[in-house]
Amino acid sequence: MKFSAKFEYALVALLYLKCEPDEMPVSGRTLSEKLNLPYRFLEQILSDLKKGGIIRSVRGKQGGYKLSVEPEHISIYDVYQVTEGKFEPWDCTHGESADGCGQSHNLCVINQFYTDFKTTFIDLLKSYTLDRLCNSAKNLKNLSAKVV
Amino acid sequence: MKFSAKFEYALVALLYLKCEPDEMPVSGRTLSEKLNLPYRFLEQILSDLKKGGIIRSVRGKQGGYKLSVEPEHISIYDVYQVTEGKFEPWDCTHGESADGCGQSHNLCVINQFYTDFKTTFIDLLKSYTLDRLCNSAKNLKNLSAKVV
DNA sequence: GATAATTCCGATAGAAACGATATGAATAAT
DNA sequence: ATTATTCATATCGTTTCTATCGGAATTATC
Ligand code: FES
Ligand code: FES
Repeated sequence: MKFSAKFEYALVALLYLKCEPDEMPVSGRTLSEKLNLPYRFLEQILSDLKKGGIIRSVRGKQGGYKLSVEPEHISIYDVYQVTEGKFEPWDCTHGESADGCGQSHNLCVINQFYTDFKTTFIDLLKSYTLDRLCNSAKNLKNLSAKVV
Repeated sequence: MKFSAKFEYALVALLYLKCEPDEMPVSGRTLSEKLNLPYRFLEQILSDLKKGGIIRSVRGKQGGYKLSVEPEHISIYDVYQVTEGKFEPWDCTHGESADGCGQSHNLCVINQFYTDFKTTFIDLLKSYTLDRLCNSAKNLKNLSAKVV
């Protein structure tokens, strides 16, 4: 029960894109160097983010990536889904035989628990947006500025 | 981001124990057969549950396992912790170099997000108890009885 | 048109986690 | 003594995750 590195790298990359001026796209190479992430791996992630419609790309020299949506419309669940797929917290393997827990599948408490949990989990991730994360960042900076 | 089979098996086993009369302990073999779970694997899980203080065991012939606490005091997070360890949703690998996200570690938004998320996640799992799950089970049965 | 920087694509390698099995010792009821 | 059980530990096989590799397609710049 961990978030994958893919997910984390994607978040970090997106935050960087958000902080950059909107005109020039940022290349994968730059992202990789600035954020200290493995280049080829990051490429795959950027590809996923593109397929998911979160960023768009400019090919060829001087190309790179930019956000394709306003950051307030990018939820963390979007990022999750793109990097890790739909959230399915269980496989219910033993349930296929219909009496895994001594109950028929749709009467299974465990099944019900997972379903409940899934909903809450997704809603929670949806409640965070890229924008919200960035604002937290600003607050943190101001805070530390005052302290220092 | 999935619950492990260990966790699921543990839940199923605990629910079975809860449903059994309190006098006779239930053997691992019985649990394995009734619940259709791999015997040796289940043994390991029962061992974990014991170490975690959730069940207690009776050794030797006629031995087995019983709950060691009232089911209303066994939270799903207890079970989670015993089977999967403490919930730590991230490793923050790239943060060790102090400028992973271009920010110092304690100013890192991602870090903050994970911390927030972790708290909510744990509280959510704590809000479910074994007892609550069992009651859901009863409700489901009554419901289906009425329908049928 | 050549060159260099880039996205894009598919394959694969390496490592870690997970699920499960195997062997057998210790314990206790019968 | 026998049998059923918990307990301890090692190991195996599979899958999933992380990362690397080689190269094709695209485009700005010279
Ligand atoms: S049917 Fe899957 S947990 Fe019961
Ligand atoms: S330091 Fe770990 S995500 Fe920023």
